[in-house]
Amino acid sequence: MTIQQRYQFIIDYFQEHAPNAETELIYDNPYQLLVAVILSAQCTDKRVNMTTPAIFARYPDPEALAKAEVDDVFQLIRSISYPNNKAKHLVGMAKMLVGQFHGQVPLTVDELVTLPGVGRKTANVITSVVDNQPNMAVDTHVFRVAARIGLTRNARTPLAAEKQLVSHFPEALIHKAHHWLILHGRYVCLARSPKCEECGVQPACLYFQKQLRAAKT
DNA sequence: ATCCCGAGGG
DNA sequence: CCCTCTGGAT
Repeated sequence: MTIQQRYQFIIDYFQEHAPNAETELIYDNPYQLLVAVILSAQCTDKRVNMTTPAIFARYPDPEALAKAEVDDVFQLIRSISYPNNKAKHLVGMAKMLVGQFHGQVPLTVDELVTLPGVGRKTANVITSVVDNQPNMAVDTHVFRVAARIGLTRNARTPLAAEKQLVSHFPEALIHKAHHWLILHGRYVCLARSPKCEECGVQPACLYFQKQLRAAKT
């Protein structure tokens, strides 16, 4: 199977099995999504969604969050991973939105990554979800799953993987493919012990083919 | 014990 | 490149 055929298999498979893959984060506007994505690092979306309503109620916009005491924000998010860092990042991020971006969330990756707490992965999520830009956020799931299947070759960094994925997936499907690979990584292609025996991607997966050959000898 | 849709700093 | 941050669910 060529790499193009592998991509096509993945597209066909997930179009059929997960046609509506989307983020589970709850938000109403770019500012809320930005807050939610910053909080989501090393944390389940469900837990993020449990804390964001209180944050959005108390700090409805960047102006309000910019004036917040870091410790007050900390109290609101203390049940989430890394509450100290994230509280600091959220307030710093809001201050920069007000000071540098007229209180609006910028919608370019280059501008977004200048915000505290916002790295390339977060910037790609925001621009693709909010503005439908053909950007691929590569987190640990996407990185691992893409490498195993063979959608990326010799990609040693998330950025290298991102470029390969973006160049192979049709532009209109990049956003969806991100969620496909995350879902697959979360429920089937687990980090430690992938559930290959129940995986529908087997025919297109280099990792599975390799296991198969190893078992025969 | 191990895992969750990372980012910043050394 | 490595380390740290750090809480809750399973």
